[in-house]
Amino acid sequence: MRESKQARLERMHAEYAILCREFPAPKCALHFTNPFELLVATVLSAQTTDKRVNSVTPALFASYPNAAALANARAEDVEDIIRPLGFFRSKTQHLLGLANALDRDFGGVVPRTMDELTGLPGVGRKTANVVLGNAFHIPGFPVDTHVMRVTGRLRWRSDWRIAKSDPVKVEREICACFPPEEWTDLSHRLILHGRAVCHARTPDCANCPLNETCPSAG
DNA sequence: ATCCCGAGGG
DNA sequence: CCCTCTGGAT
Repeated sequence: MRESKQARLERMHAEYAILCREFPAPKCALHFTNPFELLVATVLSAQTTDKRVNSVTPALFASYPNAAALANARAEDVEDIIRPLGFFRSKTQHLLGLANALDRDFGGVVPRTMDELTGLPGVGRKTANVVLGNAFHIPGFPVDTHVMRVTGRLRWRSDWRIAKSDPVKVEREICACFPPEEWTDLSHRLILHGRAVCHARTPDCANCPLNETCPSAG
């Protein structure tokens, strides 16, 4: 029998409450409050860990504290700094293009709208929502691979394969069920949960705090 | 071997 | 709807 809409809503809120207990104080691992720094750090965080990003940002921002400085950087120099992150060539391209566009189109000031942000090189919806939420306190729901997988298992029970799902649909569905001031926080907790427990290949359902209600728990 | 708090491009 | 980009940790 199909779960009613009301029941599902209550379950989702209960699950959120459990995640809040599981991760008592999730703050953005990239702790930057400066929008430029947060944007750059978030772009760098693709396919890496926050720890590694945090290990290169001091040197990066010491040399290039703002968009104008980064726009005029030599690609080689930037590559040398961010090399340990992997994908350093494409990331450097993104960073330089990003800094140029920021400098040229926005006077070096990070814009505050989804359309403007995603128009920047290397910035997609996920990155834009992280920046909007954490730097500007404009509610957004960042959807990455973890969020796709966890919400897929929790809500749709569909095979969580990312390619077949629609991140914007996930974004809309979740946003419809939670108040805006919880979006950023919920996304972050889902990501942490995805990394810690709800793994892609072998989810640790036995030790999952949501295994009582998760329709995919096995 | 496998995975990592994605985005651009074919 | 794929694929690629990349080094480092585990």
